[in-house]
Order: sequence, then C-alpha cells, then structure tokens
Amino acid sequence: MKQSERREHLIDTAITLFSKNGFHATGVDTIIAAAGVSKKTLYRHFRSKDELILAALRKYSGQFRNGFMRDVEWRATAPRDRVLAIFDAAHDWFEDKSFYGCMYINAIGEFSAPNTPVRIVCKEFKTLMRSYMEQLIRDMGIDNAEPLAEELALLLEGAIVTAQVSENKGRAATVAKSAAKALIEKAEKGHLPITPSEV
Amino acid sequence: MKQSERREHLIDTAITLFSKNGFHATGVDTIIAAAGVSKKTLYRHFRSKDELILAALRKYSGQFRNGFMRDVEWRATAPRDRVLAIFDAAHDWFEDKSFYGCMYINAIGEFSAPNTPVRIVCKEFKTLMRSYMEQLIRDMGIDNAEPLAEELALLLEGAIVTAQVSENKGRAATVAKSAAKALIEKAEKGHLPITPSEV
DNA sequence: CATTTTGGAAACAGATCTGTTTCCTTCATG
DNA sequence: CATGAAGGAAACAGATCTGTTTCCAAAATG
Repeated sequence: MKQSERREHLIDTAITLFSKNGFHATGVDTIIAAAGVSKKTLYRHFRSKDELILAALRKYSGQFRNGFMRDVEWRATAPRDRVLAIFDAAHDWFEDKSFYGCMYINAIGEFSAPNTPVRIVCKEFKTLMRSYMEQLIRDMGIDNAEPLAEELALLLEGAIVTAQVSENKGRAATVAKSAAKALIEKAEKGHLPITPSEV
Repeated sequence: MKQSERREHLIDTAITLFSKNGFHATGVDTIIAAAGVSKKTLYRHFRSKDELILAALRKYSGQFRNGFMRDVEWRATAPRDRVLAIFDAAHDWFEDKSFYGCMYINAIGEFSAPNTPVRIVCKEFKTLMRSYMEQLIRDMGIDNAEPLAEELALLLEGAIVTAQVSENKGRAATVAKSAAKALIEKAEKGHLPITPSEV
C-alpha cells in the first residue's frame, strides 16, 4: 500500500468509527487496529488525533455531499422533483445499516467550544447542503428561494435526528417529504402573479 | 446539606456538564469538583458513571418538559396559539447562553448501541414531546392530529440542531414557526367540511 | 550494492479515566 | 455521651488515553 493510500485508508477507517461510536469514545488504538497500521504510521500522517478528526470531517463532507447530490440528481431531473427527491435520498440513507445520524450534528454535540476548527467544518457542511437546496429551488423559478430553502433544511435536519432516535427510520423521511411538498406548494402559489381558480 | 440534597445536586451538576461538554468528555473528577463533593459521595449515590448519566437524563427530561410546557402555556391560551408558541419558547431557549442543543440528541450521538437504557430514555423524551404537540393539535379540533404533530416535531428538531450549529440561533426558531404556521393552515383547510371562499 | 526512508511491534511516558480503599473528621441519632 | 453512618481528602489500582521512542525488517532510492 502506498503512502497516500495508507493516509486515505486511515481517514476512511476513522470516518466509520467516529460515525458509529463518536469522537471521544473512539481511541487511536481502535482506529489503527481497524485500519491495520501501526501507531507510527498514524502519527506520521497526522500530528494528533484532533487533526485526524478534522481530516475525517473534511473528507466525509465532500464524499457525502457528492454522493447525496448524485443520488438526488439520478432520481429526478426537474428541479421541483429534485427538491422532493432529497427526501427520498434521505429515506434510503436512514435505512442504511451504517446510518448513525449526521456526523456533523454528532460532532457539534461533542465539541462545544465556539469557533474551533471542528465546529467551523460542521457549519460549512450545513451551509453547503442548504445552498444546494436553495439552488434547486431557484431553478424551480421561485424568487426569494432562501426562506423556503431554510424551511426545507429544517425538515431535513429534523428527519435526520428523528430517524436516528426512532425505530421506524423511514417514517421520518416520509413525513418530511410530505411537509416539504406542502411548503413548496405554498411558495409556488405565493409567487404566482395571478390567483388560479383552483380550490 | 442533606443526603438527598447532595444526590440531587450531583445530578444537577452532571446535567450542566454533560449538556455542555458531552458525556464521554466529562469525567467524574470534573463532576465532583464542580459539585463540591468527594468521589466517595458520588459512588455512594450512584453505582457507576453510567448510572449517573441515566439519572441526569431522567431528571432533566421531567425538568425540561415541565419548564417548556409551562412556558408555552404561559405564552398563549388557545390551543392553536400554543402550538405556535412552542416555537417562541424554542426561540428563547436557543438564545439562552447555556444552550448547547438538545441533551437527548447529543446523547444519541454518543451512545449508538441499540436498546440501551440511555437510548430508551432519549426515545421516551422525544415521544413525550411529540405527544404534547399532538394533544395541543387535537385540542385545536383537528382530527388525525398525528401527521401534523410529526411534521411540527420535525421542524422543532431541525430548529434545535440548526440553532446549535448556527450563529444566528433565533433565526432557526423563526423559520420553523413560519413553516409550522403554513402546515397548520393547510391542515385546518384540509379538514374543513365546506371550502371557504378565501383566496 | 549502499543508503535512506518507511513501517510494524512493542515498550514506554505521562496523563486521565473509573472505581476502591484508607484514614480521619463530622454529625446525627440512640 | 456513645455508637455508627456519612463525608472529605487523598492514595491507590488498574485500565485506557494520546503521543514518543526503540529496535528491527522491508522497501524504495541513490
């Protein structure tokens, strides 16, 4: 295994363990054992455990967003359908056996000191996800996309933590999707120039 | 200080520290130092740290729900207004300087083993909060209150974690309230026997 | 081939963790 | 007052934590 491969493999292993067991509860010995490398290798690539935590959060951010957006865009083409498909993608995510909630929500819960690198990465992740939703909403032709994006983002976050607690994980996504649909319809109606004769 | 007072004081101290710094990151030495008692006293009242964690989660559950519901009921009288007041109460909660997110969401992030006492308490807490919302919605005269309660619960959860990450904590509550209002209006319309001539 | 870099295994250091024990004091209750 | 439970301070045990170091083998590089 090449040097850069080892580094990535360490990060991937860390992502898995941090996601499942948390950051403080996962020791470096556990990580190196799971990755099959020695402690020396870990500390050659990372100055400290904190740096590995950051690397894990940074890598997973790109990985997750990429996968999630690809999934959404594979499920639907029209912007409106894609917005709703977000909740279908979430549905499948929740039912994955290796779903342990959102890594960034979990990280925020373990690292409360404000403006630390960990929290900054978490905030960036959430901002990027919301920006993605906002762009899709803009593509729908809705002006002032931000408020709706914020609302749908709340529904998604709520679904994530509810799925994390609940037995019936899929339900959280279904409920969120139905609420999202209602909020989208209202936003669509709200910006139509002429009131339609629907009831 | 009486024996039972010591016990409660220990639990209260633990609640504060666990809320802020998390469960694994808070050692018993930190707790006893903050509570001003000796280790012997802690282990006289609690078999283990895990038991103290459970006691903290259980006590805070009642404490929080009591305070939160009292706050809601103080803010409004009519059931519909009370449902919306939930998000005003959340708003104030988020802006409290000792707000570090929902203790139960944070606990779930640190304890992933299924069906363990900690997770059971967390699930119960979330169930009770949702039941409260469902009851208020029922009091509004809306049949089939459960779906709306689930939707509003998602908004509340989403607002909590968003406030936890964000700088502008109040914003999350405001957005959630506005979305909640829209969902409530839709539910009200949906169950009216005669379609009103509103636009 | 010789040299340098790399990695693994494991010991190690020093801190911190949970939980126990010892010693002594305090205090409540008989 | 006498007895016994309770609490504080601190040592202690044993595990685990992060991070370093040593020793040796493997592998890459000149």
